[in-house]
Amino acid sequence: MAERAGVSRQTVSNAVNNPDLLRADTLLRVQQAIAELGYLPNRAARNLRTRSSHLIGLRISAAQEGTANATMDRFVHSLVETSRDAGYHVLLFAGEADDPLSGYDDLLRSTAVDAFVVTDTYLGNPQAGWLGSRRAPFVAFGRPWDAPEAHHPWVDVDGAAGCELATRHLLERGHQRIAWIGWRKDSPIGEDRREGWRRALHAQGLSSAGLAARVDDTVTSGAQASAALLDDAAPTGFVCASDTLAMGVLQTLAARGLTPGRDVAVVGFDDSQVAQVVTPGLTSVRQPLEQVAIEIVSALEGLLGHPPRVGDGVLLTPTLAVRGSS
Amino acid sequence: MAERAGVSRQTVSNAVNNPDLLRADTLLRVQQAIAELGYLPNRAARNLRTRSSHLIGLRISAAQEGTANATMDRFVHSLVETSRDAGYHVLLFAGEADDPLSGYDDLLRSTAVDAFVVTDTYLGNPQAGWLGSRRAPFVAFGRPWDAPEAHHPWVDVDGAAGCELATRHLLERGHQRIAWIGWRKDSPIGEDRREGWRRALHAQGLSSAGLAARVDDTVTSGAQASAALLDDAAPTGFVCASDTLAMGVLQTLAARGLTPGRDVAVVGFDDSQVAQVVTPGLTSVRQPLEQVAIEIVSALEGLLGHPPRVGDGVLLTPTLAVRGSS
DNA sequence: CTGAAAGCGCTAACAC
DNA sequence: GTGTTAGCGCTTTCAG
Repeated sequence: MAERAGVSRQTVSNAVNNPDLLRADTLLRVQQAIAELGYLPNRAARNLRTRSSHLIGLRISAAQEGTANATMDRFVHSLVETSRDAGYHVLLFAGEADDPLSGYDDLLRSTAVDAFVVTDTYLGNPQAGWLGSRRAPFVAFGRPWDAPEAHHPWVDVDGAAGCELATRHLLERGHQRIAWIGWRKDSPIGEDRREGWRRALHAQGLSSAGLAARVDDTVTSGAQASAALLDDAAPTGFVCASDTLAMGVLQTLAARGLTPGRDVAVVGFDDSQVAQVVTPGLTSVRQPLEQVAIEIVSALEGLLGHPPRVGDGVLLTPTLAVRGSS
Repeated sequence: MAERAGVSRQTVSNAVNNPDLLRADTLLRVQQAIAELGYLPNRAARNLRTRSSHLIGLRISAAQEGTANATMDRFVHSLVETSRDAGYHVLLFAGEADDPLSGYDDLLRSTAVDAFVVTDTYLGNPQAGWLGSRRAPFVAFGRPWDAPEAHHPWVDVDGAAGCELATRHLLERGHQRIAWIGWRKDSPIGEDRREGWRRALHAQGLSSAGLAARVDDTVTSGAQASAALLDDAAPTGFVCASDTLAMGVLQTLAARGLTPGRDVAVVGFDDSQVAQVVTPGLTSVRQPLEQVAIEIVSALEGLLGHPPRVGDGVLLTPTLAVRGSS
């Protein structure tokens, strides 16, 4: 221990945790000794004493192959960086694929983490209820769709606004017949995004009838849906619930000898690597994940503060990354 | 505490950590009590006492936008799942972009992690030397290119074998003139992969002269290089050091009205989401990241065992994901 | 403003 | 096989 400075161990502790308790010269002396010896408090001891780990848990599920979704990756990066600035590290853990609750309990009971960030809210987040009943601090990335009155902090991205933005972008480019390809009706996220498209069309007095398809999130589904829509409704633009579906549209266009961005415009959602790399570039709605991470960490700091502050939900607006396809 | 079973706290500890020390009936009784009370040892206390955290640190750097590389994402998933089975969790941390060492030191000195997994070895891994001198246990994902005699455990994927596989695949498909598009010469990984391509050609008595380009890892570079090669050497197949470069080739082919897989074959490297989603599917070398994670965790268990075992380097062979582009 | 004492919850070492 | 003792390194509480 750094009694090198000629003070008690306690004074060292204070120098680290409550610097303003010490006299200026003492503080300086201790800080010098700390720097010289490269002292850093032992995590385990501090955790034991303070009953906190300065760790936030994030469960990751296996990335889905065959889709263009890299949201998680970008989000994790942002979260790690933002957490660091707040003095937290991110603990990653896995759970059984079929059980959205697995993994949380052990970490909680063993006091391994201070709080969780919950992401898979599309499942109708049973986690929220469960964690809530366990009095486990957590912030959700995703709205409580099924429980509007849920009393936990959350941060989400306004998918409807994103798709409205995308649709308006195509309207400004002169398109009048803009089709929608989205997910099946049981996805609240999908329905939300769809609503943005509908809103933008109706705001211009345009009808959305016959211009929408609801399919699975695969390239093939996107290709089939766009082919059918082109035949039946002859749209000149497509707004899609995902980059994966948009890639299906590009596939159909290529098969028919149509040039994306010139003959038919296409917009995807998520600004995945695929959108960035494919020719001629896929215009895509980009979630402000850095900002999401900032809001989440901020909510987390509230939850873990003294006294705890439970903030309201935060809804962020995405941007549009415009590329060659529109 | 679970004295509900009528035993001492120590017996509980033994039941959890050294079950074979107890008599069968005592053990059973304790285990029942544990189950009833939902007891789980407090992490912090255990960590303090055993001087270990059961955490392994992994530094992540910001994902590069505009490239098709999702290796890190898949690897992190695999590592988390494998670590869990070995009783470890993964602690993610960030570092300053310009300092490959930043972030490690604090975690080490504060005993926050038991070991590290080091991934950015393409930097000529100064981390290895630094961590070694600090006696910090770590396993590298990546060979010690600049220091063949480095005395630390590592796991890597044989890029040369992967590209040889890719090239042989094209040879079997009847291609004779197969070009290479890779990275600049200062990348040992790139030179290694290139060597696999060369080896496969020479094994067939084919010349590799005039069939190779070394460029930056961008789509545009891949497009330009492939255009130049098509003009100068008229290859019928391309093997690329990355999916990003391969996307550039596809772009050139599209611009010239050539159909990938029919007129010209293309193979990428990394089996990214882009490869899986692009039309008509990009054949790509796939790293066995699940296996890499298993080997890494195994090496980690050796390092952290009593006594520590330092294993040798492990070199794994990738596979080829064949799709429409070949 | 600084020092001394107590104890967080667990497990390694030793006695019984 | 099981219970007892001690102490991991820190911070909170309380005296000086």
